[in-house]
Amino acid sequence: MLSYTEENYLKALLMLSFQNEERPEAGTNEMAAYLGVKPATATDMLKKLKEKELVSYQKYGKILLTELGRKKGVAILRKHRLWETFLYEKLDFSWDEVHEVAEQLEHIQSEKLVNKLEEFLDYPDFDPHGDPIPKANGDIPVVDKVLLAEITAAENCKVVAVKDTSTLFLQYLEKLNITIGTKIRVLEVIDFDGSLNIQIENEEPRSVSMKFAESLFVKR
Amino acid sequence: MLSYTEENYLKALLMLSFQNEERPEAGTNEMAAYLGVKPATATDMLKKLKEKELVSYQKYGKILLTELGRKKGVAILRKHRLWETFLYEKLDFSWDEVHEVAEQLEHIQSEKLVNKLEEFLDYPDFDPHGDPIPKANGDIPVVDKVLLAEITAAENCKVVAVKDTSTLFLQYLEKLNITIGTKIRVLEVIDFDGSLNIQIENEEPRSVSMKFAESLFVKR
DNA sequence: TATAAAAGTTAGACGAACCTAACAAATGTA
DNA sequence: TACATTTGTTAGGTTCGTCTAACTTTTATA
Repeated sequence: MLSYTEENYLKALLMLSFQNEERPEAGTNEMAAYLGVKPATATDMLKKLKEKELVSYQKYGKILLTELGRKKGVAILRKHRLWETFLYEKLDFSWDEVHEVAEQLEHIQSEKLVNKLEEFLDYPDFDPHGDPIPKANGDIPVVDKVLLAEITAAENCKVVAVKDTSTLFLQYLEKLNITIGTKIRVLEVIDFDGSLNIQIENEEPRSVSMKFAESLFVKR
Repeated sequence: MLSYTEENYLKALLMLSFQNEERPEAGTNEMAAYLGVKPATATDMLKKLKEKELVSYQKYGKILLTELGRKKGVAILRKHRLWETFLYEKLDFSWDEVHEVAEQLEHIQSEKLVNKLEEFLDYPDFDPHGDPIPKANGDIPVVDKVLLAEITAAENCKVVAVKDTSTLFLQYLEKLNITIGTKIRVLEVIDFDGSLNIQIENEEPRSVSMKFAESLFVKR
C-alpha cells in the first residue's frame, strides 16, 4: 500500500516523464519544485521509493520510474482524469476548478470505485482538458496533436487539448469561446512575432499571440 | 483547517452522542474503541481538540462537543451520507459496500463539491441505510422510527432504516428481499423469546429473531 | 583545465499521530 | 468505607514527511 505522499511522488515523476518523452528521467530539484517541497525532502523520499523498487536511480544520478512505479503512477493519473471528467460533466464544475478537487479524489482507494466511475461516464478517452485517460489495463489513448504554433500556413484545425492548464489561460479560452472540439481556421502567420490571425468557428477573425499558440494543442 | 484525523474524532464523538441523545457525552475509552486507537492516543487528541475549542472536557471528565465541534462533525456526516447515496444510486454499489469508500470520500475538502453532489442526487433526505442526511445549514431531517422489536401486536409497518450496518446483517436483509421502503406485516409476537412472525411484502410468512427485530427501524 | 555555480546529499530537528508501560483518579461493591 | 476494578493520564518512544544548514558531487564556463 502506498501512502498519499508516495502516490504524489510517482504521479509527479510520470508527469515529468511526459514532458520529454525521449529522455524521461527527472532530477531531484526538478521533482522537488514540481511537488513544492525542498530537494532534501525529495532525496529522502527517493530512497524510500528505490527501496520499494518503484524508482531506479543512484546517488547524484537521474531518476527513472521502474515498470512497477510507472504502472502505479498511471493508475493515479487514470483516477485523476476520470474524476476531472466527472466533475466537469456531471457536477458542472468549470475547466479551471476541476484540477484542485481531483488532486484529492485521485487518492481514494477502491478498485471498484474507479471502474464503476469509468462506466458511469461511458468510458471516456479524454478528460475536460483533452488529456488522455489511461484505461484499466494501463493503455493510454493517443491523439495526433500538434501545437497551434506548429501550424505555419493557412490551414484548418480542431482544438484537442490544452498544454497550459493555468486558471488564467483557461479563463481566457472561455472568453474566446474555445473549448475542446472548437474549429479554428488559421488565416495568417505573422513571422515578425509569431502571432497568428485565426478564425474561431465562424466568428470574426482575431489575432492571438505566439505564447497563446504554444499553449494550445490542435489536430490538423 | 482540520486534519483528516481530527475530522474522524469529531465524527466519532457525534456518532456516539447519537447513541444516547439525552446524555450525549462520551468517555475516552469509548471513543478510542470506536476509532480503533489506544486510550492514550485519544487523550492526546482530546487535548488538541480542546485547545481548538471543538470539544469541552476536563481531565477525567466526560467529553462533549462544543457548538463549533458539533457543526464540523455534522458537516462530515453530511458528506459521508451524500457519498453513500451517490455510490448506491449512481454507481450500483451494494448496501454493505458503500460505507468503507464513503469513509474516505467524506474527507474531501470542497464546499462546492458537496453542494453540487447534493444537487446531482436531487436533495435526498436519507442515505441508503435510511439515516438522515444533514442539510447544508446543519438541519437533520427527522423520521419517526421505531425498532421493529417495539411492535408488540399484529400491525403493519414500513422499513425506514437499519440500526445495525454490519455486512452480515445487510446481506441477510438482501437475502430476505428487505430494503428501505419494504412493507412488513407483523403477524405475531412470541413472548417466549421475543421472536416475530412477519410477512415481508406479500411473501410467505416467516419468523425472525428478537436480535433481528432490534436491528431494524420501521415506521408505523 | 581550474574553478565557480548548480545540483544533490547528509545530519539533525520538528510536529503529527500513533504506541507501550507506568501511574493516578473515579467508581462500584464487599 | 475501604479497596479492587475500571477509566483515564503521563512520560517516553517510533514512524512519516517535512524542514534548515552544512557538505559533496557534477556541470558549465572563464
